[in-house]
Amino acid sequence: MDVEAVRTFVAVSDGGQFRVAADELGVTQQAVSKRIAALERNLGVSLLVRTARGARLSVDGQAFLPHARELLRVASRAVGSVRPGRTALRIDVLNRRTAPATALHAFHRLHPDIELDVVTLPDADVASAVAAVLDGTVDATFRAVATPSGGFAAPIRAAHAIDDRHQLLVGPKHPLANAANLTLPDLRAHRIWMPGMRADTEWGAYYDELGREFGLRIDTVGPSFGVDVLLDELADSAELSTLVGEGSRYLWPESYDLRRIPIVDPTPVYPHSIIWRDDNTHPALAAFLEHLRTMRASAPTVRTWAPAWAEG
Amino acid sequence: MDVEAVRTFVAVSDGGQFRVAADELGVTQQAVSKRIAALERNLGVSLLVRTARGARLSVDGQAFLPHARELLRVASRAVGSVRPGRTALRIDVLNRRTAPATALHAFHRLHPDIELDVVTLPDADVASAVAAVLDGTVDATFRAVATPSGGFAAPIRAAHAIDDRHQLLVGPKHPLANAANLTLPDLRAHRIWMPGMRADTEWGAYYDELGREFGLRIDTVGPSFGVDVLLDELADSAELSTLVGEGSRYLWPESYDLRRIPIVDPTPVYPHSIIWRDDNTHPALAAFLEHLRTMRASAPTVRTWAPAWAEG
DNA sequence: CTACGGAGACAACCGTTGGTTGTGGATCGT
DNA sequence: ACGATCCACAACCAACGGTTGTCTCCGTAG
Repeated sequence: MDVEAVRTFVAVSDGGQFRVAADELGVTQQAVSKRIAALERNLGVSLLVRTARGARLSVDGQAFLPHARELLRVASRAVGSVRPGRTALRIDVLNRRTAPATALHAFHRLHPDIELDVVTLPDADVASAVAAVLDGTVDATFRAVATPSGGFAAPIRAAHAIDDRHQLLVGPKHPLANAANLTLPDLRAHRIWMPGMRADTEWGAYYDELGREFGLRIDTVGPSFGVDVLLDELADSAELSTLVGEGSRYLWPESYDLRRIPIVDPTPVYPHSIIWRDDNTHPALAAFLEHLRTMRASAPTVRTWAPAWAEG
Repeated sequence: MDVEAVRTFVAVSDGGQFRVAADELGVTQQAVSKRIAALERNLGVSLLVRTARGARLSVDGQAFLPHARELLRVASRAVGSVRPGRTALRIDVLNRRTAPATALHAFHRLHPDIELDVVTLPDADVASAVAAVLDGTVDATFRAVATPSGGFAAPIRAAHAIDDRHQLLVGPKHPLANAANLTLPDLRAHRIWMPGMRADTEWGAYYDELGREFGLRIDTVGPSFGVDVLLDELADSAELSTLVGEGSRYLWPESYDLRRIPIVDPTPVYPHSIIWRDDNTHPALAAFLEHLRTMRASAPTVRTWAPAWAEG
């Protein structure tokens, strides 16, 4: 099926005549005739009944018309999602399971009319993400933990966006499995496993400092075999636990029976920052930044902890 | 833009390789390569980054992918809306402004997953509508007022579906404009205008009988120039009034300030019937008939009036 | 380091499609 | 009955989309 044929069908339906549809589309009447004939042949039904003064929708045509319009709308959104001349707001996230992705989802549900595309830049470091923001590949990027305070060159701006509250994730056999909530000192006796958080990354530094400050045993070493493996091991272990953000989205089978346990007094938070171009006039970007500010302002005021260098 | 190209893009994205997409689509790898190249050329961006072991989504590809999937879904629905082999439930209504259309809309909102097409058969009489039900052009048809009691041949079934309660529609200058509600005897002093309801139709007979039974002055004569004209005249008149169904949808400018006034003790109702094939196994049809029964059962139990011959 | 396997691109070829112009048949209003 | 209008059909041509055959590139194994 060809989108142009569908567009032609809609044009004929609106105009009531092949002729006017042809004028509107900038082709000859004969071309319109052939397009409609081809579309009808492909679908195996006749969509229009030809009369002496134009064309009228057949019953099948009536049924098809709203779907045809929807198809054109979706097609137009599809091309609008893509450079050059893209119109959809495009935001980069490191990972579709963490709080920024959840915040984008919430924003989308609040403003379903705003076209929004969530992407993940292939090269994960901050420099290339900033380059992508600069050249317009993305409108904004979420970066984790720290932003150089006052650090980016001219048109680039950055701001703290989300403080995602940590929770402890444990399986049903873990000693803390049934705690309603807990404090950081409660965790001293337990092993916290954060595979893949290498010490030379900002995340590694974050967990190093968290562990040092509260005397925790956080294993950031060891290769990560992916989230699924981690969840699988957690489910069966009486010792393993890990930290996850409240706003993160992990799915596991019901049978795993994992529990998320809030941490309080203080609640350690993941600080997520947003980076964008100050001179980007996309109206949806302004709306999204405002949304982030609102969300941040309306967050519950609990005592939180973050490393001094991550404060913005 | 070609839907096949989009389908190919999604196949490559899912399979991770041109080769497997080609196998899945039953074409050669070269054809897939050309399709993708053409799609990228049309869009003006590169969607896939080619690697030694297949293809990965580019940033634009990531943004495009969900729209591509949506496009395929809509396209599939579009072909499913049309015979032969159509899957969407197709219901005929005489008029998109009356209660059956409203009921269909409500049903759609209750079951957004059920594909539903509302059409209007070009030839309005009952016989051709029954023929359309018989040959599968539509799954069901709403017909007004009366159904031959026990009247249709073998596979055709009919049932009372909706009793749409009458309301008086008047402009702000009308003497009854500020009534909270009224009874049929209240209307005796006023002229009720129902243009286009010829006496030889079932509707004409209905209003004849309503007028005779309650001593009303219902003008069913005169040509109808359409609903818009009627509403326009009502808005400005201190005498004209007309009857409309509570479930009907008429739109008018705010400045018209028309009022719908309920009629009680008894409330005259428009009886709408539904006609379908008993051996139509479409699951959505069963759901819709059940919905109609439920709606009817949960309607407020007020005293209603309808001609004896219209009772089911 | 080289050789191999697998993946996608390119070239050449060809049938089909989709566009054009020109023309014909049907229908409605005058 | 005639003219105007509208859509379909025919003929022609360029462009597209498919195929087969071949090439280049890259990761990996030996």
